[in-house]
Amino acid sequence: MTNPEEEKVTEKKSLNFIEAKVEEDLSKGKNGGRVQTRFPPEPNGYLHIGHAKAICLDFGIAAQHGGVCNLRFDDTNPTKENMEYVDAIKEDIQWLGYQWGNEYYASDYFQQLWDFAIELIKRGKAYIDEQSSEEIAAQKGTPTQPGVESPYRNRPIEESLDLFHKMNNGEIGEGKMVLRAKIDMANPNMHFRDPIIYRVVDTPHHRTGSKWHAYPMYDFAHGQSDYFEGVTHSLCTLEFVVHRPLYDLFIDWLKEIRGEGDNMDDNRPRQTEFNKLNLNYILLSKRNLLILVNEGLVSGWDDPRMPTICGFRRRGYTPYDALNDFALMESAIREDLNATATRVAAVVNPVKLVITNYPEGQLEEMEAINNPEDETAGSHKIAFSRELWIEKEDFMEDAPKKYFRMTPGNEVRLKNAYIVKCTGCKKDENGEVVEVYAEYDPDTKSGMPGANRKVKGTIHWVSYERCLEAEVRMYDRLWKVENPRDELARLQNEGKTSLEAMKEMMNPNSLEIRPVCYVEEFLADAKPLDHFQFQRIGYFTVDKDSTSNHLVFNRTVALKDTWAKTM
RNA sequence: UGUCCAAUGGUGUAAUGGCAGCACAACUGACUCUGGAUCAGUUAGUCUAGGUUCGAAUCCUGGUUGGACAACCA
Repeated sequence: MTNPEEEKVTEKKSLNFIEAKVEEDLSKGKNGGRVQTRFPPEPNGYLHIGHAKAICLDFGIAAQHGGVCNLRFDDTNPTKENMEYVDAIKEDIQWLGYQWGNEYYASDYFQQLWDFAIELIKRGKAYIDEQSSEEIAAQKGTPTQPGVESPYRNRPIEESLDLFHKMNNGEIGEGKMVLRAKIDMANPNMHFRDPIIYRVVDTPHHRTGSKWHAYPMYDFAHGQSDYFEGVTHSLCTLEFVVHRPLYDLFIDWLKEIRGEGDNMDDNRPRQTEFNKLNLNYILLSKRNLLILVNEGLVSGWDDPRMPTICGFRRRGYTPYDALNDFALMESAIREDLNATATRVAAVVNPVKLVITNYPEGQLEEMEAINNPEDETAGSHKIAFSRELWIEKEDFMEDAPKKYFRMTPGNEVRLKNAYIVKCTGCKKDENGEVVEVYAEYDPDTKSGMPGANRKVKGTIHWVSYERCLEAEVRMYDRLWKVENPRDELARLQNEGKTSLEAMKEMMNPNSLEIRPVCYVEEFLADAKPLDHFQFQRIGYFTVDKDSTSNHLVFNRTVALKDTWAKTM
């Protein structure tokens, strides 16, 4: 489904920019001619469409240069991470069509990172601080003001060494002490102001259990992990630009300690940043997605309205669409499914149509083309009878001039069947239309010469006697606002919590369940993730909740509807 | 009164000193047994003021606007 040529389209500028660097390094003979990347998720949530971009780049760059891309879980915070996320992340990457080389974990390097930290303390480049987080934060200064040095900054090395061991064997409670790198409290880059590199966490780790109590911070683990693995090109988002000098410094120190000081420039990860994905009507903050899930505002991480990979999958997107062009996903999925989805008839807002001059009890098998865009797709049969279900919207008693559907005196074509003339309707005591009447012209059956008459409108239908009941879930965008991230920030400034703000921003029509719809019998054997076009309505996929007794379809995306626009 | 990053039609982008192009969206029309698809066409852009240059979206300077950075998160 995906190949490197396709991915090139996704982020041409960034990719060329990154590619240029890779080629330059290759031409200089750096890294012994190796190209190695990695995709480094934290297993604390499900992958979303923003990660898909990173996956494309990480795997794509490696593949294009004959290199390898490994999967590394940056699992340095046991309070948020677990194996459920590890498994889901792996499944999603594979669904996207990628296969990593090795599977690594930052926790694999805890010993090496510990040894490195010990060495830094011994060399006077790190110290134990026992101030509160508030005190440390206050001393950090601001981006425009230099910070103040900690009173513990110059404590004896032996003391720090001893306390660091105590941090790790459980003698020191959480929040009581941290290990800080001794760099420069006045540096304009905040990350250089004696960053915390180790803290105490008493929650057991999902892989290392209770072996460790002192855990490295991300900034002390990420760059070194890349280095330990031999990563040559470390791709990440723009927000990490300011972290890069710190990572470089740690690698410098590590190289010196390892006696590679004469070879500082080669065989070390080179970080290149790319722009984060930002899509209209989509919120990609993991923290807030987690709130949506935990508070039950959506049905789970794979709710078809979620911007997660598994959400898109359940919604009916294909890996191709998710990767082809993020910004144009709706257009991409229509183009894709237009070419591939089997056309079927489904009535999602039913009203009965009676063909009054069609013999009672008679049944005909009509031929239905599976896909007019693909001659090789063949056709299937659909049952036609005197009584049919049609859409309520396809009948109007008093219709405007440009209305081409059922209205008394008007002719319409029943798709794949006959041309009929509307004769009227029956209403209940509330004035609600309960039955529509029409007469058919027996000479106009599809395929017969008489069918070639010009008729303005064609409507879809299913047989009243020969159809299946189905639940149809009409999904729409989750948010009312175009920039949910900005709106969320605005509402939070007004003092609202994330949850309150998200409730306010949610599109009340993001899910409309139609419990009783009718679909043609052809769909009896449809399997989850099969794609169909419900003619004149949209593209639908079979939900994982669907059973042969209770069919459930999810709307992937509606067909374009120029009529609705002119209304 | 910091450091870093960025600014091209409504949206996403291409052009790396040499004709501002593409896609999506929108709008016309044609065609159509899906008011879909398809086809043809239209509208619409280099943040700003200088400078360098034969020539600037591109290089330089100032300004404006937006973003990132002050978690014992990643």
